[in-house]
Amino acid sequence: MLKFFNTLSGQLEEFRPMVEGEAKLYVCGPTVWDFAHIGNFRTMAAFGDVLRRYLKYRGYSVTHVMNITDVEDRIIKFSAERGQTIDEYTSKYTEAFLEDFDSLGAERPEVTPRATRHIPEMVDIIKRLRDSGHAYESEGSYYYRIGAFKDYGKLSKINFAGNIVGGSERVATDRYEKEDARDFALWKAQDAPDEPAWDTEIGKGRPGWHIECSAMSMKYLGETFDIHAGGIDLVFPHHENEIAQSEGATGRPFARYWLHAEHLKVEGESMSKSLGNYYTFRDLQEKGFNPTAIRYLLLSVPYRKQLNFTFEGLQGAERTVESLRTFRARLREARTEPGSNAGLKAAAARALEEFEAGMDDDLNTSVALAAVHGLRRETNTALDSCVLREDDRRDILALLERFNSVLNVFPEDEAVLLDEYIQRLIDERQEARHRRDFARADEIRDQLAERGITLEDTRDGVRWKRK
RNA sequence: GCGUGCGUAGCCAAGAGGUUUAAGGCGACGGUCUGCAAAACCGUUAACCGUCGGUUCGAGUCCGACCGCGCGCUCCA
Repeated sequence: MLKFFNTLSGQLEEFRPMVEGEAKLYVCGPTVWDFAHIGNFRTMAAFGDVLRRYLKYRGYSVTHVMNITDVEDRIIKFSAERGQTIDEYTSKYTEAFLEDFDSLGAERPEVTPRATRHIPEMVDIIKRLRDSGHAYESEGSYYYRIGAFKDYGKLSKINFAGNIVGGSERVATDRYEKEDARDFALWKAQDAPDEPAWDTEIGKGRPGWHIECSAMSMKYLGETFDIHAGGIDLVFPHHENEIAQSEGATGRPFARYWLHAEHLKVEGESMSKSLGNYYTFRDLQEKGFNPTAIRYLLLSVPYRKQLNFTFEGLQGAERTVESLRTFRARLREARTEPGSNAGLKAAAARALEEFEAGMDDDLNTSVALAAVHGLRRETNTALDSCVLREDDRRDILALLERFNSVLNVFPEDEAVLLDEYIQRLIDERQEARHRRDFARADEIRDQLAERGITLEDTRDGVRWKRK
């Protein structure tokens, strides 16, 4: 039974979608003001992707939406500084994000809508909120009237009495005119003539931060949908405000399950530019790390636990992922006798059971990966002692594909073709070995090593890999 | 300051009252296999589960205090 920890109830709950067999999923996506960092990818490309993939694994037909926020104060500032339009500025980072997302082995969501392409939908919600008394206009801007939404705070359980007044200096210095300090902007009036703005029924301006997610999620998934996910920092105010906007406008429940991914730390500290431990995916790639290893590391800890990202850990993930690749390659190449082995059949069944029990338990990827490793070890042992049979080989390969349809941590084998010269050297070395001319064979192996090719002599022939 | 979460072997970590004499991965050391390697496997290594106190027949697991770290308190994945 698939269970999720729902922030709304504060409890582990069985997942029951609104419509049998269908799962409607919204994951908060990136603000494309800069290259995304590994923390963003932990949430969107690791957690969000595994959530999507496991729902599919469990037989749901998934509609997954991930927004691209392409209008926001930083974007406005930086695009102006460069003399670019918002679209010119954000297209570079949007493309980079999606490239990195793909590189990390994440499946593209069904819809990746951009905020700037949904202004009319946002205006429509603001009008409904205004007409129902949930919003008011002030100096051309629109604000949400928190006092008009009795459930405000139900997601974050925020205690306004205790901390909001004393905790934030900004409330007092807010330049906008609001009825109540807690009210938040739905629509910001254009301040200066050169400031980007949309000319709409409610005036010339730009959307507030939260309204885009209400507009785009409801447009693509319906007024009530199943799962809304994102980083834990979004619980308040972003998701709390989304609920207020959406439920205020429709009078219906918004998302039913709220899932929040914990942040990662780097070497035990918060990741920040000032500490010099702020890494984008591209930074790690430039350092030579394999995207699959990065994915593995991001997945190796359950999403509701803080993950301590370290380079030692990443190096370990490189080794682990390489051993998974070798394992699958070895199994694919193995020549086996017909029949099956009862011990392996049981091992495979056990691995499947552990994998599903782990994943069902709020996506415990640590347990799921342990199941994969257990099967890897038992299968390798069987291969070593030649007791693996043809049915086992076929069944375990199929099982690995099932696991991998969720985890996607087995790196694909690289292009099989070697250039002719290298292939000739490999062949020549094999001949030398048959002649027992090991000096020549080792000479060739060293030569290939210099070209970054490592050889492994196996029972089933020679295998090579790029270092 | 208020709220919230976390602190498990050299590193990353699962586990949340009794088959735990604490999963899994990485590392280190020894061995098997190999012409030698590589890969793989086997074995060893290594945790009084942050500290102190409490509840309980029994506590990494519950409660309290303290120390350290993360997150939120309307910029943030």
